[in-house]
Amino acid sequence: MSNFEVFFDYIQKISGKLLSEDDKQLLMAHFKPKKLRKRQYFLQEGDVCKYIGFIVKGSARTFTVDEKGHENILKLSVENWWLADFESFYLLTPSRFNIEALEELEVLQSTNTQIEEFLKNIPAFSAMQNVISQNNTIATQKRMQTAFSYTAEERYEDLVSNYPNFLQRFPQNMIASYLGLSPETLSRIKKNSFK
Amino acid sequence: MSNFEVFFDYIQKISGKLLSEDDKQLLMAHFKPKKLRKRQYFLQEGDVCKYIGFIVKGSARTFTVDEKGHENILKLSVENWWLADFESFYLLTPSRFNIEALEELEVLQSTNTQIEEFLKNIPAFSAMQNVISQNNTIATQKRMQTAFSYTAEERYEDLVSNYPNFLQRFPQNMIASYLGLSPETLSRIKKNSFK
DNA sequence: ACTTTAAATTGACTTATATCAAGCCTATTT
DNA sequence: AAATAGGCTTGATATAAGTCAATTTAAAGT
Repeated sequence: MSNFEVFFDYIQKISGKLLSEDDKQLLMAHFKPKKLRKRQYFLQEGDVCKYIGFIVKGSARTFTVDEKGHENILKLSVENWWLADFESFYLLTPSRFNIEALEELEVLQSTNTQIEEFLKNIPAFSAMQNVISQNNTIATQKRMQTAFSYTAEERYEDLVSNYPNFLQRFPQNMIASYLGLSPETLSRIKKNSFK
Repeated sequence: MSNFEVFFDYIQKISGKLLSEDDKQLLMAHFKPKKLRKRQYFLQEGDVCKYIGFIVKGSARTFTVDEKGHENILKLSVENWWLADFESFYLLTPSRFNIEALEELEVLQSTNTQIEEFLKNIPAFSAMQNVISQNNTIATQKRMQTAFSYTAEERYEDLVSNYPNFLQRFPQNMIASYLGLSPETLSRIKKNSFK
């Protein structure tokens, strides 16, 4: 299946609506395939996030770097997720985040102004947006709750049951950072959880 | 200004679109005013969140209670905010949250099925939803970041500069819980920040 | 296959924040 | 005005997680 076939499938499935041939032509005209090698940046801190990307293959991390040079991962993104700093993308303000490919990454990307067009002209696209923002609202609500009311160990267990594939796919220090833990602490948690 | 005038103003302002007379009639027909006294519940843990409420006056907190009986505040809501557990509201699943009035509370409330109707039939309403979910995405992204990468003191400073009115409006133990802190810790932070 | 580099583990120690307990205000109720 | 309760503060102590440093293991590059 080609990149665009994957993409169309995704839109139709999540929106519950079909894309017409015209819709598909419009999307193909304005979503550009882009490849990033491992460690390349999709977005650098300080830049405006001009592009939003749909991940066809690979993975990425969204992170900040604090004064002490500590990296803090906010999001791990894989296939069929959207990649962007939405604040920067919507408001056209400089981003505080970095987005970096963790594996060879293939995205279909487009711009803010184009997205506005798609939302106006493609019913399935705007239906998709509604579903995504619902899902997103739910997911962030959950993540907030785990962040605040769970212990480190509970947050790890939660990840194990919700995203078991992340454990194989990403190095442990990335997982630790995503959970808001030091690598040492995560290592100890894993050790204890075997008992 | 009546409750509905406040509501219509809000929709028009945030969506950037005008409401027709028909739109207004439709909204008035299906949003019901509801008053709650201080301490009354808008939603109880275990129930499905059947209503979404637009806050016209007053405030509320969304919180969980853990096994040890500790309350954990996830959200503090005031005028012109929407009140609901969106997960439960959208998916019709039992909620893990409680929502309680902190002050005398006036909302305009409606149901899931009605909201679907508004989204279909009132352009300003669906434009509003897009803006809100954008804002929401941005806000939760920020809150996640502060939760993980800021110290207790930084989180407090952040609140002071972003929502200074919360400090007057809500008791300090609620603020502490919202920041993910014990009341004692917040008390000590305030003391130190005067030096 | 060998070398180099990066990631994971382990132990000793430090720090931030929570917990427990007591006392003190400041309201509200009677 | 006295009484009660809820919220705030303070001190002493406990605990979870972080930091630093050394070592082992695994992965990547030549």
